[in-house]
Amino acid sequence: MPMAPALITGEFRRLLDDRFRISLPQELEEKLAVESGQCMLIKERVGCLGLWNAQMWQAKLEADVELVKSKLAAGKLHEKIGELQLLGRLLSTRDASVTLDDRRRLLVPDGFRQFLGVEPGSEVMVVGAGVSIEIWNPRAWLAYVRKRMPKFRKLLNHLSR
Amino acid sequence: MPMAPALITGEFRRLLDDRFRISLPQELEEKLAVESGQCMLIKERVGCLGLWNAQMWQAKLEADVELVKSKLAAGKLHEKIGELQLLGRLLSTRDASVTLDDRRRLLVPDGFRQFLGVEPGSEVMVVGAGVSIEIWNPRAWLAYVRKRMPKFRKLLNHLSR
DNA sequence: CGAATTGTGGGATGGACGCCCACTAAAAAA
DNA sequence: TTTTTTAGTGGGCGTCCATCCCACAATTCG
Repeated sequence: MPMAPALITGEFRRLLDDRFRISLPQELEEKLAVESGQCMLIKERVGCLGLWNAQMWQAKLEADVELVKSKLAAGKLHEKIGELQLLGRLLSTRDASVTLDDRRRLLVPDGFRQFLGVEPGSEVMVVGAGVSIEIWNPRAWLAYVRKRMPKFRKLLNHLSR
Repeated sequence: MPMAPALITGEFRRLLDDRFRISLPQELEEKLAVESGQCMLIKERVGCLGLWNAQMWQAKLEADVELVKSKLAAGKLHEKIGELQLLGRLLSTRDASVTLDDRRRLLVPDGFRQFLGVEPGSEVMVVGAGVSIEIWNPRAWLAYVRKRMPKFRKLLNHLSR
């Protein structure tokens, strides 16, 4: 029987140190299954960064690109050249390969700091997102939970249907 | 053979100590049937936490994940991953895996303290909720009972019909 | 070339938590 | 009633780890 990888969950409060580092909870980090600390950092949405297992991110990315290609082949993107350009640009700044140090600390790279919208010395939330780890601006996290939690039951029912 | 679990009932007054621990009544705790003290703590509603048998919850969740994985294999990749992420985020802030100590004490984790809305040294109510144990803010419990008790007779009739 | 900035590593410290024992009050037994 | 047992609560101690702080290297800038 195929082993399902553990669902990554958990909510932790962390401090961004003066060097823009975040020490990840080992409970979450070990579930990413990254040997050598190599992973992918993604701009998920304003106020939220995603940290992925490199292989898994690659797979997801290829699936996305494959979809775009198939649509292209079907001629559905002819009037959307501009959007394709935009997609290309976004892909360029969207992710960065990062390495965790021996204490499971993540150094948030330059462009990602403003995107997260936090100052050195302030708090962030570290949250398990099923298949990835996410770093949240606390205010964005609060707003997100408020908005999405009401639909939790529905989502669970939907997925277990 | 599957044993019908005993209905968990009972109402107890307990102290939240200065380390945010609550000692559970053994009468309730033993009905959860947790060896090794592993269980799942849930934010049920503001002022109320639920404590569940971990295996029960795990089994349901694993089934969900397994189902999602099979759907993934069938091709609908990205939007399902998106839903999986969403589910993971909501689970992260809603649930926490906890371990009872040798005296059947529950350590209330950080995010759950504010949600319960009680100070260290104050009282909480520990209530059997049929299949789970609930920790209540006393004021929330009082308000809940006031509101729901009038319908008790009707509910009993309905369930025993 | 020197100074400031930034990435990287690691020692030191304090706080949180798990483990375990002590005290007390209440219940049960004698 | 007195004695014994049991359960709730408090807290000491050791460990782990998040954070603070410093050292050093690499890079950039004046």
